Amino acid sequence: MEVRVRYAPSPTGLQHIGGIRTALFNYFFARAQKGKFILRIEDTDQERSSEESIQDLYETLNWLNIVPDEGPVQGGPYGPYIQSERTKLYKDYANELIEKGKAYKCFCTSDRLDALREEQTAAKSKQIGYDGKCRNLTQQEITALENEGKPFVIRLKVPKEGKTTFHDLLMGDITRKNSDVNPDPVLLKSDGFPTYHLANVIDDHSMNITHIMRAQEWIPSGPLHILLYEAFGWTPPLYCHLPMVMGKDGKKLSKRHGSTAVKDFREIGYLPEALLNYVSMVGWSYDDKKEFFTEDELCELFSLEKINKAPGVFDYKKLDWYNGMYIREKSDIELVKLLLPYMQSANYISQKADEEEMKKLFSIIPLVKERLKVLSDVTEMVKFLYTEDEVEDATLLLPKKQTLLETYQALKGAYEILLQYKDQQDEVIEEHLMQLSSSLNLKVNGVFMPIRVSVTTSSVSPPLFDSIRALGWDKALLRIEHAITLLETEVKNG
RNA sequence: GUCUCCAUCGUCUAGUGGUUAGGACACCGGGUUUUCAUCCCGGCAACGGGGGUUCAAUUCCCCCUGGAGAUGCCA
Repeated sequence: MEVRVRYAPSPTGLQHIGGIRTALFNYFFARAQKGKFILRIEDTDQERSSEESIQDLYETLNWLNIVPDEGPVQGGPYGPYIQSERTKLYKDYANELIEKGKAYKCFCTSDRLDALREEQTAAKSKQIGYDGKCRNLTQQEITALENEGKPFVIRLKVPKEGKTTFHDLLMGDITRKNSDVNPDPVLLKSDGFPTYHLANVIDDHSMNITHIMRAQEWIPSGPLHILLYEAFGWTPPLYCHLPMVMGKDGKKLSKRHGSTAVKDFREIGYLPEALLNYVSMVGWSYDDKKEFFTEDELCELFSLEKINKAPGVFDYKKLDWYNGMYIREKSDIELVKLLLPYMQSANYISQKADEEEMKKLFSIIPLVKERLKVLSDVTEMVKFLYTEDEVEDATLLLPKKQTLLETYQALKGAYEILLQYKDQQDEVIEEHLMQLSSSLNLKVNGVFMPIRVSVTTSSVSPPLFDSIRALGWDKALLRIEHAITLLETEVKNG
């Protein structure tokens, strides 16, 4: 039988790490099994669903190169894959359940439900939830309430006795007493939209989904869903509940841990292959050797058996490491393309990006390539090449444990050397600067650092001579002159 | 409160009824180097506790503890 899995997010916010991890695992599993990956949109929450979220979903999947076999974009053989366009189906099925005596209309107001829950919580009641008030309304009572135009929901009649078990491919059998399952959960809301439970079960069944891979937070709902399948007389699919993705504090990953929206990662300058690779390693591994996987490899090698049961912490630093590794694997030309948007948004390069600008960008790639953790780092790194900033604080020019006067002498001496030997090989210039440092009885760094800071306004920069060449000798020398003047003034002022 | 699930270095993990419990990130040292970074070398660091089963348990079972999730007209 062909494997059919789905990713079924609700568009109530930006796609985040946890969601995308679920999407990835489903996608890899489908590919590895030569099955189908289906994308379905569960926009049954009219309050929170938004078009923006749907666009973000498409953009994110596209960025990660996850292409659904069936789904909203391409359409599919089972009608629309957007739940808000399938409401009649859910309503019909809910009514079918009423006819079968498996569900009933409930006219309780939200206010009553809120008060009830509060009461139960305060009383530390054993079970918190609906008390079944409307479960046994007579037909006359129901008709009367309907004639009054009272809004209602449809609730499932959860059996009071017995227990329900489902098998999880990862966890094994999971059993709950029916009396512990959510008491008579709402299936159809008063606005005519289905709840997750109803829509999900109907769609998974009607779209012939074979494996449900979703986050472990759904485990407690498993028995409820089985009850629904049984009420309809359907065979449930196979379940595989994926370990959750947590933040450093062990709690469900959320904004307070840092960025969680894939869009943020994309904008900061994480490469899709790095994010995809790392996210796939949270909760899954291949062996104790291989840690770099292309999307194609994952599509081939992914297997359920290697999924970990325990939740995993999302490690931003490890993601950085992966990203740096992937950046360094890029060719200079690829990197130019990737970096260009960041240079443009910093206004270092014009929107039209003429040939000269591109040539300059290309020339500085080797300076930054092995220093980038994320693409957006580039602007700070090359700032000195694109702005006219100069050092304005003499103390910044001072290397550790070196006096003002020593630094002044060092930089002045260095300036002369640079002026004289600038057309020579790096080694020649370097040799002369080293001689200078020893003649002044300074550390090598005592000569190089002031130059570096003068030219780049930072004690951290790409290699000095490369930086100077990228800037141009004339400009560099002018900046050094400026720094010398600065030091000179300070020396005179004591 | 009740229910469900989980448990190897700080983190992601490999692994087995008998191993010096392996790797990666992070961290700390050292080397290369004019800074940073890259790169190379080295170090730190784990089977939560208690009972069983067994000749032998990190591994199998039970309890405890700890953590997480669920308890919505959100998903």
